[in-house]
Amino acid sequence: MDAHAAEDPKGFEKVFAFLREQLLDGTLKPGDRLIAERELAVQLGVSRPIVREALRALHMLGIVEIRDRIGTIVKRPDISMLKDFFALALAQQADLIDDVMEARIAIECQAIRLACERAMIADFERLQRALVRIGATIDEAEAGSLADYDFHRAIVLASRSQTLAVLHDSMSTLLARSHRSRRELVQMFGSMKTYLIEDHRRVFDAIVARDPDRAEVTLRRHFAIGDEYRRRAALGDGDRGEPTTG
Amino acid sequence: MDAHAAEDPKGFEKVFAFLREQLLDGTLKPGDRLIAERELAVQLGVSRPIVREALRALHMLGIVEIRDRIGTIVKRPDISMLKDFFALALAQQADLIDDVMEARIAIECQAIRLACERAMIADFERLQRALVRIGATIDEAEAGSLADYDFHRAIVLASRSQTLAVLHDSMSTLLARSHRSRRELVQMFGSMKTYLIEDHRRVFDAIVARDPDRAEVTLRRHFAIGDEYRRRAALGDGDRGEPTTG
DNA sequence: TCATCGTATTGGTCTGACCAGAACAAAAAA
DNA sequence: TTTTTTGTTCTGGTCAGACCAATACGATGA
Repeated sequence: MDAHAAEDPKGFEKVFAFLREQLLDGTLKPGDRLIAERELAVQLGVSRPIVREALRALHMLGIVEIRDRIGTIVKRPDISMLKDFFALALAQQADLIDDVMEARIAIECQAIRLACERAMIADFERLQRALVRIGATIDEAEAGSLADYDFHRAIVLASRSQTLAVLHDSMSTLLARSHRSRRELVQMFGSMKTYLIEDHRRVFDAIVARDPDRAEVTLRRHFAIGDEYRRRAALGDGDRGEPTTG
Repeated sequence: MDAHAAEDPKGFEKVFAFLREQLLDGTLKPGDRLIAERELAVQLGVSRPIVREALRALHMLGIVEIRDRIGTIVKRPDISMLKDFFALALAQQADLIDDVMEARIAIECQAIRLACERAMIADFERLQRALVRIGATIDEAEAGSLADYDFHRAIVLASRSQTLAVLHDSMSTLLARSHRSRRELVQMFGSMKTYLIEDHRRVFDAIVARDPDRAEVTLRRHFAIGDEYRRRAALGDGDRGEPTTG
């Protein structure tokens, strides 16, 4: 069986194209279980490992869910796949920290605006809890860092935007380690404790007030001040009180 | 054989995690050629097909390039692979558009702020060119849409942020389709021509003035108005002049 | 020195096999 | 009849070993 009755595409590409076709034209819809690997292999005249490569590829794209001993089913595309992508992709850029931080600010500033419109009771509660924990863990680097993360995460979740949430989560993962080290600044600057607590409070208040403009401005200022602290730390300066944003 | 000396992840996950690790901590940098499939299989105690699945996965994520008979090399992440994802995702979940649009707005608003600080001559020129083309192609759906895209793209490029650029490009791809259709509104609303030209001009001016606040506000308003036009079109309304942002 | 040739190496693919759990239907028990 | 049990079958998950084709590179010959 030479069987190159089939034309151009070869191996993997053939299978992938075959499936993509059906996914694009609606032959395969979310919830559908597609034919078994073995049969697919036979139908397309390729080996099973090749079929599996294609299925794995679709899985990485979040298009398909491979359930052990059940089958491969089409699922509603989920951007959460971007998590792996961004984590890896952004890790390749040397000076990414600042770069990624800018993107994170972008995400959060948009999120907080949407949060002002869409936040529900549960969101306020989550923000409130995080706020309390920020105060309670102000002297602990690890727990404090986590509380801080949770607060910002809560903002994004309150935006009710899946895309923003995924992007934010991806970047947070990437920034996690620099966050931890940055968090040690708290030990250096006494005034930073006040800043951390008060500033988050102000952000929270703005959201509760459902004032997008104020919320965004406050959040931007929050980031700017944090950045200023970090800059000072880099210069080895001691504590000189709260920095002011230019 | 037993061989689960390590009971951690199994098969694919093991290989993928192994590579991801090295990619994240910098052991593997763009340009590096990673060990051959066969040896990788031996080292991790898995079969080659499994290794290939993992490599294919990384390839789908645009992290790695598999060169026939040469080897697998780490490349600078390329979002172009995400086009597959976007195409498929959109084909099955059209309601993603609004969600992604929000994220795009987030990116651009941050980008335009940075652009105000960092834009250089070349950036202004690119913006200028796009602006001219927007005016020149106002009656052409296809070319007009492209000019519009280029203008917004130019904003992001002027921010000099690679991360923002990558995110923006990813989402633009996804939105390209809806953009085109939305663009057909131009034929419907006479006033929209004015809006398209004037509004982009205002945005441009704000960047040239290097006024971040004004630039962001103008851009947000730009999106809001466009959204309003789209809403009207959905309602089948005729042209009633320029909409005002609430 | 330069051109040619081989061989080891690499990705690309195939075949056929085994495992373990899920599905489902037939058979046995209540 | 209803319930339980028991298989057989199907599925994905994995493996082993093999062949092909083209490349890289050193050895060989001109």
